[in-house]
Amino acid sequence: MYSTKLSVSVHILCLVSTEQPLTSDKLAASIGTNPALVRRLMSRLKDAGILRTSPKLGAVGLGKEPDEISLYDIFCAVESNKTLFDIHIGSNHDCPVGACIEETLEGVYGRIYQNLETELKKIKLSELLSCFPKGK
Amino acid sequence: MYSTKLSVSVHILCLVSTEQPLTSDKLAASIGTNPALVRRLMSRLKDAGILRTSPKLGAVGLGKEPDEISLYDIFCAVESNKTLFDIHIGSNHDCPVGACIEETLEGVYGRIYQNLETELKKIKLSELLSCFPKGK
DNA sequence: ATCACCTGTAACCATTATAGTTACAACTAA
DNA sequence: TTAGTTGTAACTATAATGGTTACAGGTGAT
Repeated sequence: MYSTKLSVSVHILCLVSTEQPLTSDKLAASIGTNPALVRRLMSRLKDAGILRTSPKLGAVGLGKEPDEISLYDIFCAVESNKTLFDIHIGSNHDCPVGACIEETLEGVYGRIYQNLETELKKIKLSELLSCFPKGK
Repeated sequence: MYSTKLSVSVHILCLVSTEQPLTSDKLAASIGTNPALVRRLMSRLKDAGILRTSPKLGAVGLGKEPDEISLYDIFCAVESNKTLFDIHIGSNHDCPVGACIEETLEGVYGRIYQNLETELKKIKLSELLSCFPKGK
């Protein structure tokens, strides 16, 4: 299972799209976490061009239009691990199965991940914003 | 990211389909892990009807035909956590976004998980077996 | 130009999950 | 009957997540 980074990031971006500027303190209060964690994610989102931030003001707006930001963009910005299923290492290569299991699984998992990627790209921040009052 | 449980389970099932009986010791040697871990997975797979085991002999065969066993079956048998993305708890419900973020994300994540489920069901053990020599 | 304020980031701790290890009761094929 | 294996519990080590504190550096406002 992936961490809450994607969920918290979505929360940040939804809030920012309804009100600016927002400091990490205010964001953390709505999210129910601590400001440092929020700033870590803000920093990643800023690097990805999804969020605009400023010292002294905080988050001052989105970096793109909400229909130009997909869950995949957010996921890539904040989640370091891009693998879906972990593969065990140390298989015995003298065994027919052990010799090929790794590349076999990589192939299959790769297809599954591609599919996940496609699904994440389909979902835009704008779709999520429509679930809240005052949605932009 | 999900654990190696699925990968190791696939490894077990591929080996068992090419040779029986196989003890947890022999399986562990090919996989590169320890026998107790293998037995834990064997036990889950047995409960799911995917693997047949016996005291004194070990794994004595698959519980179904390889084209009747999907990655989803294996995944469900051994992976306890069926969630893909974790959702943060403790959002402030006095905030418009905080009040709805959880159910909004659950809805979206649910759709993505359904898709993953469908993909996993498409891939059968028989497909993986064809990657190895002596594939049944 | 100054300054109050926030970001960005590092360091550290607590908690949880995974995986490794040891041990042993229960069962079964021979 | 018995030797050998499963099934499972208990414990440890390790890694990742999330929480917390601290502070250097930058910036908008006056």
